[in-house]
Amino acid sequence: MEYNFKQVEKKWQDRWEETGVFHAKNDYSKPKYYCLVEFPYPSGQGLHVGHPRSYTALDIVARKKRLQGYNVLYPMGWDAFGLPTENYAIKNHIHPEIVTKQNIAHFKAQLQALGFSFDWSREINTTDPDYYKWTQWIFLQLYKKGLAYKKEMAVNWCTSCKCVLANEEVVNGVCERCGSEVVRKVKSQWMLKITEYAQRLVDDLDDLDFIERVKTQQKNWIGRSTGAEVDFEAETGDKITVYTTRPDTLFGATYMVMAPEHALIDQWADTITNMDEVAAYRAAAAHKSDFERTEVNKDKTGVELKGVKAINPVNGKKIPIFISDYVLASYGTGAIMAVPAHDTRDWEFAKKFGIPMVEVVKGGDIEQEAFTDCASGVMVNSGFLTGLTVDQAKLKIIKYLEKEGKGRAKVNFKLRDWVFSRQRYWGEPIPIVKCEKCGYVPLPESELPLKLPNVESYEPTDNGESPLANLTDWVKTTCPCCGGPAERETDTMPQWAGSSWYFLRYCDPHNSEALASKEALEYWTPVDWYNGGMEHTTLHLLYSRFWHKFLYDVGVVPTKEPYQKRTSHGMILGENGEKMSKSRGNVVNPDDIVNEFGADTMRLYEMFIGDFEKAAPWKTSSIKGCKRFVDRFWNLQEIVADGDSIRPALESVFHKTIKKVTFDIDNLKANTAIAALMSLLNEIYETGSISREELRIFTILLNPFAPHVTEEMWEIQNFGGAVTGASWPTYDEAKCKDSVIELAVQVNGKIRARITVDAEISNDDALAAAKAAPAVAAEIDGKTVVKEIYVKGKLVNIVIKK
RNA sequence: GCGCUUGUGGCGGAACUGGCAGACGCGCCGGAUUUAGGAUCCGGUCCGAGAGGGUGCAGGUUCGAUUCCUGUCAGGCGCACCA
Repeated sequence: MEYNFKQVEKKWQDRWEETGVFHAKNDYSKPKYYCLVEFPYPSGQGLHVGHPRSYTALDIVARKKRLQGYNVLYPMGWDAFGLPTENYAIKNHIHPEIVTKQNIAHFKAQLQALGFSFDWSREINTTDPDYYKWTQWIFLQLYKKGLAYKKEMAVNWCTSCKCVLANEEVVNGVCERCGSEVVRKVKSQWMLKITEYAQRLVDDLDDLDFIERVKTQQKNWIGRSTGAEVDFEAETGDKITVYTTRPDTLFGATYMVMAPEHALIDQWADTITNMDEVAAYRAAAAHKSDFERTEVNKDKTGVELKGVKAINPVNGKKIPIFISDYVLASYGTGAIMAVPAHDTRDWEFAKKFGIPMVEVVKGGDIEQEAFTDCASGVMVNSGFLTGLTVDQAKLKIIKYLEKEGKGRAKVNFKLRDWVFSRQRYWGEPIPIVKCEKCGYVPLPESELPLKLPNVESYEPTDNGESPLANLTDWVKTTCPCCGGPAERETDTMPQWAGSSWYFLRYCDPHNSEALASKEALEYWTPVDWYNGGMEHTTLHLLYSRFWHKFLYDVGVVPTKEPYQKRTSHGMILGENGEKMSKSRGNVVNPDDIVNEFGADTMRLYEMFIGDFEKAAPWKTSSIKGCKRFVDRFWNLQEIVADGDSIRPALESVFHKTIKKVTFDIDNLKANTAIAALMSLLNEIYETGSISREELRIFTILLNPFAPHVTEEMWEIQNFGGAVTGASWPTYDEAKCKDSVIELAVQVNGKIRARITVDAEISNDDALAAAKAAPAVAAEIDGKTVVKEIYVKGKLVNIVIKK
């Protein structure tokens, strides 16, 4: 009997939709489980084969948890604001809202064809005013707490598109889309103070069940470093504060370097004797794009500030001051003390400019290269620090500086505040007005949502303003504070805004009074398991943790962290092992696979393709193995025999398989779970029949992976109700064990025999049986046995002297 | 340069805390069925005739190493003058 997957899959997808069987219940007395996958950006290209990898993995978890009796929330929605839609709208003069609607319909149909058990009654869409009302509301709370502020910032400006680009859209110094030159333009931008949360964003990772590489990548991105600030005095009497992680090397500071943008330089304009040269260098640095600045990084450049020297606070020595673009204005204090003997960059610079070096940590050869090792080495030429280790010296010098008032311990972060403005149409309007009298005034919450107005053209304006800036009627408004004339903010929020809190909305998606009710949040949060791509580790994941912590601080959410567990899937590559892309011509369309092989087979293949966390190349020819598995499962009907128990011969393998599948699903190892089910199926076929109870259990075990064929099987076999209402089978640890086992017998580590023994055999009996095996006996005959090892249930190793 | 990560048959990949390397699947070979092909079913498949040799390479620890340690090579990802 051939399995008609097309008919069966459609039948069950329709039935799931009708019965709402996967809707999360609002019964807060049951144990809950919240599974989350990153909601997609509904692009015009439709679903990619990469999407179902993540969705299937957590669909399996969600389905299993339901069978285990949990109230499961497994929702889906649309992260629908964003550039590609806007660009499509510009090109084709179609409203982005319409494009978005079409794309969502297409995506949703594709997802439903794969049989995911999403709770579609909780579907959300970031571009829906009922949704972004709350995105705007959160922004207002941030503003009220002083965490949103405006700042003059250099932004990326594409000369051809005449628009502002996000950093991610600038590739190798040119526009990602058109390849034209990108220049810097100074604009006033909304910023969010994520730096205020830097410390907590690092510390709180400790209590989370995130995979290690996600934690390290977040930590590296936040870039916490501990050191000290040291105050140098200039001959002018001004204080120059520097940040250093190596205060122990202070006696080796032979010059200072300031960022070209440093404010003191202007103050010293009359004192500096070579101001022309200095000004020229500063102008050149200002013109360089970030790209150029990092490209030139091989060769250090700089100019000495002649006429001003600084005084080293520990030894009173006068040292020269340089400006150089290898010192960044945006990190630390924008100035450093340079210790060429013990810092690679300072060493290069000093070599080039002929500045003397002073070795203050012994252990390297500073003529050859800077000695930067902290772990070994003893302080020399360092006054009261001489003779100490580096660590001791760090503590002592900080104590000294603090006592003298010349410095202090200091922690710094690489993390910068979040640039929150986009000069774009297709995003959430920022709910702020600018009043000449009152300054920036937040809209009253009663006026939310501030809806996106219709515009004629979505194209950004020539001067880099958002398309909204052309809508005079919309821009001109009255000040909520004084009632006088005011102007609306015309920038919109970045795409990261809507996705920073979406998982909260799923808890209570139709609430018009709050972003979600307190009860719903208490019950559902935190997300128990969140899976997504590594590409979102540093932006989305960090941003949403930041917003969540803020919402916690203002009493909106009950948990400090949004996600308890975070895992990450590897990419699915093209058949040639390269990243799938249109231009490489190696894109696989999931629709084609579903049409040809069916959704169950597609799901199985996506899981069976390899280690979930690693990248894996797609191979269409391998799919048939999964198709055969589905068909062979279906054909079990032909050999089903009466019997309401597991036959004794299969008891141990059944219990082992239940154990393995249960364990593997929880550990993201669907690939080996499927392999175990395939093995079990092979064993069943070897016996020539299957009992009804065996088929019932097999059907439940396979259900999370292949939901359609198992539903149909359940119904045909009349197992009662639907398989989605069944209970996940349990295993008996005692029955997982075999009564007789095969031991490998080694002599000096080489296998010489295999013996079959009772599983509970004693140590001595095992060794005796091993030595009695003919091949072993022959080899050890007349030799001295040095050692005998029995590893329970596995092997025996006899070590003899040669 | 720094951080993370990977390296196992023709291919995708298995192997729990050091204990029988290659599970499961693809492909391939042989057979059955078929007018033929496809599909299906059965058997075989790391290399080597064999002793033996095999987890990128070279060492080390161990009775025993894909697993631990040292060095080295190659690929992938991320960050990139962060003082």
